[in-house]
Amino acid sequence: MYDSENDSEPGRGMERENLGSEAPATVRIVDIARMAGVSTATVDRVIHNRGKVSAANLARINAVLQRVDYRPNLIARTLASGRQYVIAVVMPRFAAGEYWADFEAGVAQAEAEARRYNVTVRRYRFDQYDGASFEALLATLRDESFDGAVLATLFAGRVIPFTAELDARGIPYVFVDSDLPACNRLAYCGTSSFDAGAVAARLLCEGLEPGADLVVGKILHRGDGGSNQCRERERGFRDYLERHDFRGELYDVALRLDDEAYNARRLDELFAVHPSVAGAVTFNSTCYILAGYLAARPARRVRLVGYDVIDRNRRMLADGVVTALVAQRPEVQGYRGVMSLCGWLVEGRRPGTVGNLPIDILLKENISYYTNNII
Amino acid sequence: MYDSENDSEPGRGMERENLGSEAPATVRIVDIARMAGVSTATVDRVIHNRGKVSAANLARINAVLQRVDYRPNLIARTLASGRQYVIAVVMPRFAAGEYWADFEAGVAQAEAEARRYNVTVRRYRFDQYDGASFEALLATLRDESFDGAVLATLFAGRVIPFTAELDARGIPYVFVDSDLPACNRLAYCGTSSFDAGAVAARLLCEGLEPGADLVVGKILHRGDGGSNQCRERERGFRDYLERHDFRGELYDVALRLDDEAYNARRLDELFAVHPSVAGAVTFNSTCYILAGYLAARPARRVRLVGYDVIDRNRRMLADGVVTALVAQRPEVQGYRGVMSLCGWLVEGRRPGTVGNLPIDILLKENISYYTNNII
DNA sequence: CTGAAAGCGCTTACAG
DNA sequence: CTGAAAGCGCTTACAG
Repeated sequence: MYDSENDSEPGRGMERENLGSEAPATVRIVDIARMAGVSTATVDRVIHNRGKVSAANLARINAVLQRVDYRPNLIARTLASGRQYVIAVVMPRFAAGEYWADFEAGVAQAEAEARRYNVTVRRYRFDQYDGASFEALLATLRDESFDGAVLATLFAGRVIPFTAELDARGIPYVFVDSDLPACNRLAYCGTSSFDAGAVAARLLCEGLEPGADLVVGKILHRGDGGSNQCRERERGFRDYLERHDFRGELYDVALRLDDEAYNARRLDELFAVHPSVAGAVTFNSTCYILAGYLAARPARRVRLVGYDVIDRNRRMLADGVVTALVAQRPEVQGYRGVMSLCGWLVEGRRPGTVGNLPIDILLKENISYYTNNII
Repeated sequence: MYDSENDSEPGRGMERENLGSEAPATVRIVDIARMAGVSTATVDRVIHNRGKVSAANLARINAVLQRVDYRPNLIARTLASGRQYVIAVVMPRFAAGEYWADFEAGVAQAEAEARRYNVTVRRYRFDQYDGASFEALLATLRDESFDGAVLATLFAGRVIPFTAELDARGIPYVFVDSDLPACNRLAYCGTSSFDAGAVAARLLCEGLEPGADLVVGKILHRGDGGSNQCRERERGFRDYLERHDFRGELYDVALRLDDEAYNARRLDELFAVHPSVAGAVTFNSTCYILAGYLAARPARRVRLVGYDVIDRNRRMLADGVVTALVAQRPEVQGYRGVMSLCGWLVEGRRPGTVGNLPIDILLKENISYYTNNII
């Protein structure tokens, strides 16, 4: 029944025998078929649980599988199977130099690599400051067909019910930006937003008196209370302050994305009323707004900590206006979000559910090397 | 001559035509062969510059190649060609929990991934504190056959002449740990050691008076002046101090790897003679030695900065004994060192020559997430 | 339920 | 110099 021992194939077969003594010859489907006395098609059915195999053969094949440590050749599998996969990436729209452009770079790299496994990436974009635009996008997604999704979780309240629909459709999804542990996600690729808040607090407070006051710069959202990410960071930030007997005040200031004059007025007011402010923080990537204001008023000594290494922040850090940046490897989030789904779809390889990324700290001294995070 | 237009193949061929209007059908070698009126073998010869092709056919095939943007299917190529590659990784021996164990983890991951491209990894180890052991290893390597090498450059003076031999043998090599720009390396995967020295200086000095004195902990090497990496870091460190009007003194202290009593004596002496010492640094991964000493003497307030997130350092950072660690992603160095060589050998894809990695800063607040650097 | 056969795109002897 | 043919390991209709 097991005739592999004295089975002499021509040519190639002999080589295998010889190799056998040196390197452990890898076992192929034909080898298993021969050992079990069946055809390769039947082995394939068992390996993929496609059913339609007699109990006797199933037992025989499984027995062989048990003792041989079969490792499928994925290269051959991909080449042979014409199966195409589509991954939907649901993310904010962006302009060059903005935070999400870095995320997109990671998605693009993953897209290039996944191509060879017959995986296609499709992007779906929404306005990150407008919950309604996200809702509208979800409506579109209901009519689209795809095999997996990468979801940016900015609008947590709208993401959660949508994932229930995906669950029902049997479509796996991966979160990026911030985690929503209550959902049935295949994985989360991003930092712990809460602890990233604590890191910012530590960096900001390092050089401040315990009684110094702080300002928190914010960009208002339309119809929503800000992104999940920013809320979590602020919680972590405040938590750190409480645990380190901070005794100052925090003043929120609402700024606008592209209205320098407006922002200057608001900040002038604030500093006039509270001259005691010695530190500032923003919980999204727009600390360059505060930095621009402070750069023009060098007399005002304010420590400033923000998030994300986008060009405008990078410059302000290099110039010494920003004290420190906390970063979250957006390009890795994009790359890994797509690739983890790709590995799952193509190879059935389940990624770690929570792949918390490192929380990076950038100072003037190490900022110039902050690149190359993707392997 | 170009008969692809009205060429109607059965089955599969029709599908391609239909796809054509939707997705740009990828062009295969058979397509090119047909367009040029030759066989696939001849196209293959041209694509790989194997010669033995008539001038007329060469011209015809090149003409086709020009206009069709041929992208070889690497999956198929790997499957078809039995070509095996061996990559030699030349690195220090290590015990669990030591710095090079992390490097090894990256090598192992790359090994697992490269397997599918018929690439094998072979390790060659030396004693990182003994130049002679490295020299002996190089002698072994002269008789070994391999297709590419990853070289840890600790003993720069011995690496340099060896790379000349590799150049002569036509074997590509990649540096890790620290760069030697004078060599003809395919790539360098690691941090800028000099600037990593500056980062340590910044972190150490942040909370010190300009007049405070510092101690520099060192482990003596047998027969050599220390690793290239450590020397460069120290240069960068001292350079930073000079540029920031540091006015204290630096005292070297020679410590031993596994002799706590000895180390305590030397440090007791030093602090007795120089009670003004308020900061300490090590340029290799052994700052846990100094940390252990200081942890047992909490009255002595000394800021301590070191390198590399190995377990013992990690604990001392979490406990607040170490102020900050500067890290260099050893696992990424191992992974990328192997994979860049793999990409070059298998796909002819040239990596960026100097892939300087980010210089990471770890504090008590972000240390717990410092993992997951490899994608 | 089962197996022979064709095919994925490329490479490799081999015969001419 | 050239091309027909076999093969890499796996998958997929298809006929039974």
